[in-house]
Amino acid sequence: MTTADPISGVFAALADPTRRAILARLAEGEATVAQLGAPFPISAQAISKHLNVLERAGLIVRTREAQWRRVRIEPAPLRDVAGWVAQYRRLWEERYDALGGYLERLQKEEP
Amino acid sequence: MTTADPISGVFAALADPTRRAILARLAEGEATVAQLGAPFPISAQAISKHLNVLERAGLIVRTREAQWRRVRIEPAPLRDVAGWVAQYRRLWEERYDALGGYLERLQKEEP
DNA sequence: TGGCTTATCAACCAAACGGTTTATCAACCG
DNA sequence: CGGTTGATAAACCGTTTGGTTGATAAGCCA
Repeated sequence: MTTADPISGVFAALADPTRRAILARLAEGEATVAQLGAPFPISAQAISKHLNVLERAGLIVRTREAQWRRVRIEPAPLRDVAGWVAQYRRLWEERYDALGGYLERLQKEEP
Repeated sequence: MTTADPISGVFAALADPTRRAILARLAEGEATVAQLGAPFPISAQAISKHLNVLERAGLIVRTREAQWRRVRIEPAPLRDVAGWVAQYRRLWEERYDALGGYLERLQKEEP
């Protein structure tokens, strides 16, 4: 993900099961970094890096609170993802019956 | 994206603007590799690699046809992505009015 | 047949990724 | 105060990624 465009960063952030699991946990409510890391067999530093990725993608917000950081999910980028993928909805909803099949065949013979 | 789980591969495939543009083109109909590559200032080999990524993610199908390859979009994984992100829909639709605000406050004071 | 076109394979390279270990910082607590 | 806890930063390491160039395969056409 070398690019700067925002949605690429969101997709890249979501392309990791650990980060998706963190988001799933955060969907149930805020948590500290230690709480988020508990289920995973990796170091706290690695969790911190995952949180950096999620934060840069705009998917979470970290707020300092005494010696802890509270982490909160930020769903706006997911709304953007839903919007992007909705562009393709008709493709997977398309019926391969009379009309659909006809259009398909039409297109195939075009060139 | 070292993991083998399918949706990670889909997200990773979508995390690149060139590949998303290729999908956008394919949403309008099948195309050859050369046609797909034309808009981009990169080599045909690089396009071929992008197609490999999309194919491994299940987002396209390539079929040989004389000396050309016809490339077709395969929308099923996008349906899966839509399903995944729909889990979070209530979060971005949540109203911050009486009820929503109350639940939020409740959660914050919990510990 | 030989040559052209279309597409892929293979080897290589620099940059990014996901993890580690070590060091540091900030805030509570005894 | 000093020690402990929670979290991050920095440096490092092996693998993956996105691109390149060069070689190769498959099929058309003159």
